Amino acid sequence: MALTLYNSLTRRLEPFEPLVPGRVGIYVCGPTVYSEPHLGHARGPVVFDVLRRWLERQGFTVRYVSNITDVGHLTDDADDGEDKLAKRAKLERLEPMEVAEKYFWAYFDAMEQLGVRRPTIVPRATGHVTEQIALTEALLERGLAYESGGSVYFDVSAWDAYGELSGRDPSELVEGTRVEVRSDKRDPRDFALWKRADPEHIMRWPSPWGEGFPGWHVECSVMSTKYLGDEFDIHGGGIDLVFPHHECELAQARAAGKPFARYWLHWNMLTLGGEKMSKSKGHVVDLAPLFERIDPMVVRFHLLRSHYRSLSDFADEALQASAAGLRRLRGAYASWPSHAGAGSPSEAWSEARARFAAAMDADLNTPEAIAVLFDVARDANKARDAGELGCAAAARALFDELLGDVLGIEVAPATGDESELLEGVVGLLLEQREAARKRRDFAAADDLRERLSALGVSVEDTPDGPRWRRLD
RNA sequence: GGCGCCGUAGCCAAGUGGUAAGGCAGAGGUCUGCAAAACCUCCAUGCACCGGUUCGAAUCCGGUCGGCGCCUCCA
Repeated sequence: MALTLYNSLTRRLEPFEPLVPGRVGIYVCGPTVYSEPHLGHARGPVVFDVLRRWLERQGFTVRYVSNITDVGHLTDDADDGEDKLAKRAKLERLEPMEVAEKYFWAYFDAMEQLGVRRPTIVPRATGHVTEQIALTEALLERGLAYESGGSVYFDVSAWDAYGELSGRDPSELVEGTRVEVRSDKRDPRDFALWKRADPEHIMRWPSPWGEGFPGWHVECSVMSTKYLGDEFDIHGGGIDLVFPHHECELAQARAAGKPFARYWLHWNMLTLGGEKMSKSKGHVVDLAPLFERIDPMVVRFHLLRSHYRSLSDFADEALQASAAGLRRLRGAYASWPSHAGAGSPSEAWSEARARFAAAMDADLNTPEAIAVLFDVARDANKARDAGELGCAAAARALFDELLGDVLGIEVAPATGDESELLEGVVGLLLEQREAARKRRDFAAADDLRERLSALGVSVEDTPDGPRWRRLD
């Protein structure tokens, strides 16, 4: 049983073997922190959080590095357009670093609600300008970059492997590239390693080529190798970053003599009504307002109910279906005894455990893994009804492990924070209702149940007496 | 124009050669005072369409139609 991952670089499924036995280095491209975190930001972190948990469970020590881009790169192509951070700063009347800081925390707050564990290292681009300059110098020394008008560009024509990741033919890239209005580039395919700062540009650093700021792609080449080594295991990112971002990262790093990432993993986009969520189309769902009406754990669950390399649709109907499904899993879990009692057969769910593992090992097939959990829920409910409490208790432990620890879904929703007052009042009403039922005054009993329901409290009668919960 | 992906039940969504997972919704049933929950049964002779390869194809090949992505910032 071994983990197999789809490697974008080779376009094949490959058995995963870390460079150093027992250790795994992962680098994931994080967001540019210049605006509110949205749904699109959630998929990668959730998927990689699960990958990390799965690897750690196999006994690997994982160093998980995910950066934050806090240098504003250009809204347009490399030689024109505005700095996104600076633009936002102007709009909000803030220092660019205040903008970065504000959205940095907004992003991590949202990730925390999604149950995404903090990366082991969160490097920021602005903290690694020295290293970015060093890489640029190394490329100049090797003759694979050139200075022009205070900026430094990577010379794509000098690097034959360019295009290896995205499968593009460099010679055909020229035609597709837009005509540069005013550019210091020798070739439109070339990309900036260092940009000269115009006088009004706020974020700027001194360099051998004058004041400027680093190009977008350099930061990732530098920060990944700084913390994970010149060669490391896994590099992840959204599929929309394959070209040009990752292509350029790879070219730069290898051109500088670093073997770089061995496995490239790319998650697919999210859609809304079949269309990619896109900022430019005003077609995004911000996380903060979404979490007001949907449990973040439902969002996480829904994300994991589709394979990370497939498109995932977030139409409300689909999200509600996930909510109902998770409610069922949680309800089942809550109904199982937490103590084994008369010995719980530890091998009770060994087949389910094996199926779950096989699904996870198959390029992180979380939808299939979740399907196994639904099967377990049904079988364990049956065991519970048959009085096989040890078996049901074992299922509870299994859920703690697989749904909770591996998939990172809180199995028991936060119910412990009901106020004593609410507990007391509902309890009192239920006593009245029980009394009514005893004297067979069902009209009164039903009235109480209906009115509680209208207030958001559902009541269910069980052999052990009434059970209530808040409706969501 | 170049490169690439996708089209599986009302909806979401696995499955990449061996005879269609799972979830939601829906129908019937058991249980219940009635419900709810739970459980049982049913719900795609067919995986956009047309050809081909094969003993066998949702899965491979060719074509057609439809949707989408990247090639510019994007997760």
